[in-house]
Amino acid sequence: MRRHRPRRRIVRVRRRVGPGEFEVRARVERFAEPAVLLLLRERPVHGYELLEQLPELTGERVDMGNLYRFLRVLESDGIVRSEWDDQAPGPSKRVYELTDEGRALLDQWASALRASQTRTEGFLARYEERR
Amino acid sequence: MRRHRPRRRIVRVRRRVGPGEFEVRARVERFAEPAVLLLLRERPVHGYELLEQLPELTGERVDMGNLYRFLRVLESDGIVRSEWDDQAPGPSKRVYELTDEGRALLDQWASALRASQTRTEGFLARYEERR
DNA sequence: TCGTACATGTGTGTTTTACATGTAGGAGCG
DNA sequence: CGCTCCTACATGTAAAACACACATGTACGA
Repeated sequence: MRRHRPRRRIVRVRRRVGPGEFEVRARVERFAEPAVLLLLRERPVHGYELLEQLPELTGERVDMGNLYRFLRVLESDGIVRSEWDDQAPGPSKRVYELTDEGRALLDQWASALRASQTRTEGFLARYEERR
Repeated sequence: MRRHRPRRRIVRVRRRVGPGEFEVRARVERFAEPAVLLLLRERPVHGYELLEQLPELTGERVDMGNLYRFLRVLESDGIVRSEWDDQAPGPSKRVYELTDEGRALLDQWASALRASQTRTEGFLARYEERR
């Protein structure tokens, strides 16, 4: 059952915008995960709030659908834990908080990101070497 | 026509290796592209040689199949240009060199990678802020 | 009552990555 | 020669990650 019509899209890491002109996005794979974990470590937050705060960390908008789906996966993996908040005004919110496992995972991400920084630094140094 | 039997695989960015223990790989999306371009800027190289030299830049082995496929895409996009070398001993090699467009693309990658460095630095600073 | 903001989701196509396999030439050895 | 190993290039394909479209409902103010 097809509900959606196919669309023309341009979703690429690299994209030619003119002769000898390219638009390149260098992004860390799955960067949304550590970003979410970091925000949650600071305080419990619900999905919609994450959606608003994430771009500050990631540099670009995060896909809404994937974020909500992703949070459920994190919960089923024991990384976060959630409960409904019906008290606050407006629609009910599912508020997430980090588990101990989540904190450990964040630490792993941090060290992996540092390693990635070192590699990229090496790349850039070699790039500058003989431009 | 299915030629390969399906296999159980665990290929993930995040992987639990124990209670509270995770293995995380933080990698820049499509990092192989700038790495190839950088090596090619230094001198013309053939695929198999790239395969050996890339890990030094990327920090991990690069998939062979994807690399060869990827080089053909780069060529059809005008980023690199290749010709066969039958002179050297051993099997013929397809030797690649960068085009001007390729050089421009490399420059774009470098600046995108710097931007990514800045974002990740911001993340890590915020992470350290209140550990 | 209609529009808009908040809030949480599902459906599905596209791109990227991981892994398996195919083909072929040359080198060394019994 | 027959055999195996290494070099070199390439294709097949499934899973993972990502992008985009759409569904559903609350609440509030014009």
